[in-house]
Amino acid sequence: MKKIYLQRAKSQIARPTTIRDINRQIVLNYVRERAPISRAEIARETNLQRSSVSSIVDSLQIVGLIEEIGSGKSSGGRKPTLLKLKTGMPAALGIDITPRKTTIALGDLEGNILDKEVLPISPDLKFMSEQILYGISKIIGRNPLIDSEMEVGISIPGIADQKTGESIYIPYFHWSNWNISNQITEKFGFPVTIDNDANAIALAELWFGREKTRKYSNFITLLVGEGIGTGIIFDGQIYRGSKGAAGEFGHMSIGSDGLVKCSCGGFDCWEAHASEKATIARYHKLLDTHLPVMTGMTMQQLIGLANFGEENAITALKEAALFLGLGLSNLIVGLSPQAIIVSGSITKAWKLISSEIHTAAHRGIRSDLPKTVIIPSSLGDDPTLTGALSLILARKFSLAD
Amino acid sequence: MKKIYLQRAKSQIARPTTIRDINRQIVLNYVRERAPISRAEIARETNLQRSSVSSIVDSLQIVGLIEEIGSGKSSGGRKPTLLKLKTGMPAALGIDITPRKTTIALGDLEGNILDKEVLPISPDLKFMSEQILYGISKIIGRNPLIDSEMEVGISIPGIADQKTGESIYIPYFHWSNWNISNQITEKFGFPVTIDNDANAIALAELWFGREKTRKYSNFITLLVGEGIGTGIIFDGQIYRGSKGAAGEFGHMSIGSDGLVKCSCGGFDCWEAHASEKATIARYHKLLDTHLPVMTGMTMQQLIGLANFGEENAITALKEAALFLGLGLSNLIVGLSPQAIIVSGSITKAWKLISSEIHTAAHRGIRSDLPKTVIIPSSLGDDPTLTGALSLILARKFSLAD
DNA sequence: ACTATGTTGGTTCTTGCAACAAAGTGGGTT
DNA sequence: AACCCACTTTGTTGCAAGAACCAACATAGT
Repeated sequence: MKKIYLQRAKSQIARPTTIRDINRQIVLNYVRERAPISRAEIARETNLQRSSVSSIVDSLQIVGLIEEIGSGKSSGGRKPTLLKLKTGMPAALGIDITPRKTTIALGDLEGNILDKEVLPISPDLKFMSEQILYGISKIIGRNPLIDSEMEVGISIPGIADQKTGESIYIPYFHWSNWNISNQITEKFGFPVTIDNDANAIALAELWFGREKTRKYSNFITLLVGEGIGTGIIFDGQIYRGSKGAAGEFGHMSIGSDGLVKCSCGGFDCWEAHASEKATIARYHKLLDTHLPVMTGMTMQQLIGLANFGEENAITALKEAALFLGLGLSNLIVGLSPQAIIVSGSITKAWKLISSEIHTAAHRGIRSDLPKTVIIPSSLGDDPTLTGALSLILARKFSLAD
Repeated sequence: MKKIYLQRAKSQIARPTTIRDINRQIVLNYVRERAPISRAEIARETNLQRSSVSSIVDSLQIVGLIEEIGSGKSSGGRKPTLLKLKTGMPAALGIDITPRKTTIALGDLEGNILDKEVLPISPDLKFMSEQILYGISKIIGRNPLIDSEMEVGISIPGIADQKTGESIYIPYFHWSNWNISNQITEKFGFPVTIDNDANAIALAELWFGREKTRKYSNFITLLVGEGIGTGIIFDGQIYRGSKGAAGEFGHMSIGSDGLVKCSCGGFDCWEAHASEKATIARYHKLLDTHLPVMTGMTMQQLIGLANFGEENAITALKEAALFLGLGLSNLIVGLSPQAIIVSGSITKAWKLISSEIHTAAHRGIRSDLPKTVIIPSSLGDDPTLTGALSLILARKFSLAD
């Protein structure tokens, strides 16, 4: 059995309608995860009465969250009416800001992309804001079904303040205190939820990841990019810590001197050992010093070389993988998650690094303890875009704020 | 606003009585935290109707959880009837197993100790089991008010399996697979909850710690003893991770070679740098090598020396404190708790080590982030005993699990 | 004839609401 | 100083409303 209610003083009280709120979410999630499914089966599995399920299903149909899709096969009686999530309708706007590009996408309840605008990145913050606002209006123009109920989720590669909606700091661009959320709300009236990319990915994995992942209630997402970010899911909920500052395990000290200076200034952070920047530095260090250093090398290029068999590139990746694993081992002993899900370009070299990561990650972990699964993300090429949408969509399936 | 309900599929559904269950806990916690308090004030603060509060209060009085204690002062109208937790009645049995002694205590709802048996420790497991069973029967004999509803909480300095009730491994004694819980349940019929000492302390701090601590919903307890254990409170609930294996941050790698071999065999664990064992090893290393090594030295003795001004002892403690802080800094960047609460003998040298811990713990943490408070426990001499009781008492105030 | 699905109508639980009884305070008047 | 009366605050009572439960029934199959 799972924990259901968190209760300490000063919590919200339960009203007569609270019962319905709770059961409605439960039914909605059954439809989501088990579609196509009939009212009767939901009743059987939840122990709700068939009549209660019917009543709840009616209300969900009215608000357009689910729909009937004909009948299923009889098992010796009346044929069941099958239900599924209503797809193809605009349900959320996601804005995914990365060091390479900015993507604005319109998604439906299942996270499918209905429409999309890709914008180039400029270091000019004001220009970026204008571009984003213009991109949104283009999408609105093309999709008349978008109404005033629409909400926007923003994923940024940096620190966000969920309460004010401000993007506090984005290291890659050195952007500080960018208040894009307010600009969107002012122009379009849509509420905005902003969060950092690792958290967004965690939510995306929880709600839209591979089937097995969605069943985990405790896992950690690891995003390896310029820096290292982690997203933490505890008891099926994202954990943000005090003031939303949790997940910055990238600045965890794992000893010995790192190869590059971490964005926080230190040399002993996990980031300094295992981020993309550190991996590229490892490669340069390995190269014959007579060769000219290749400036502006990207992780994609490095992985490309490694996949073609370039020894130095392979070694650099494997070294970084060992440190990735070492950091993960700390998370595993301390938090004992069911899984760790890795995102970032590095997953494209998964075959090369998988065994190094696993070996290092399970360093010194008692063998009788449950082994934590370490797998690459299944979210495809734009995990942070799905993440941005998830910031909004997750709330539709969950009561927890 | 706080998160209240965790909701994902397969959760327990809400029944008509669920509403009462939730509100009853809320009212109970108001009485607990704000006693003496009147029905009317609870109604005002929770936004429940006075009639609903009255009805709930009646039911809480019937089961003996709260009681009336006369009237308060009028503020221009009828005098309020004041309520408080019913104390002085047996509410839980706690068994606290430490490397030094075993304590069995009978506690009331407020965690006050009503009766107590202290047993010496023997490495003979069978003898220990018999002693504990005998100790319980002595307490039962002296307290006729103990009925069949009684429950037992056990705190152990090792790994526990909450589901089977088994003490899987206690490093200090090398005890494996000790099934004390079953023996208690078989002999007395009481349900038993077992957990490791750091988790027990975390619960104790959450429910019976200083007022400020009880208001935190995200904090970490650190127990420095033979090893290092951590207890994690997220969103006002204890986090146990997959199979209850969370909190073993003692085996987190913090680099450079430790002074002693950790119980897991490694030399780079946090434990190997900062546990009591490591601290004593530091002291021996500092001593003039011509002096005979003092075998069997305890942490109490070391702290005693330090408090009397012995330079080597002070240095050893300060060195250990730096490593304690370094490990804490990893928890702080990654989990951003509101507070870290330290238990163990080392707190008796708090004045000596406080600044070292703080400096190291806030290494490289961005100054604009909320500072995590690091404080010694306020639970007194037997924090793990309160912890053992809390394993049972916490459930009476919380619906979760 | 039997079975599974979905709906309908009445019962129960609990909260919300409004009126009321209980038990005060305090000001003005005698 | 004693008294009366208006006003407040607390706690209780009776009734309406929301939602789940239960049982019976219609529906649509094997």
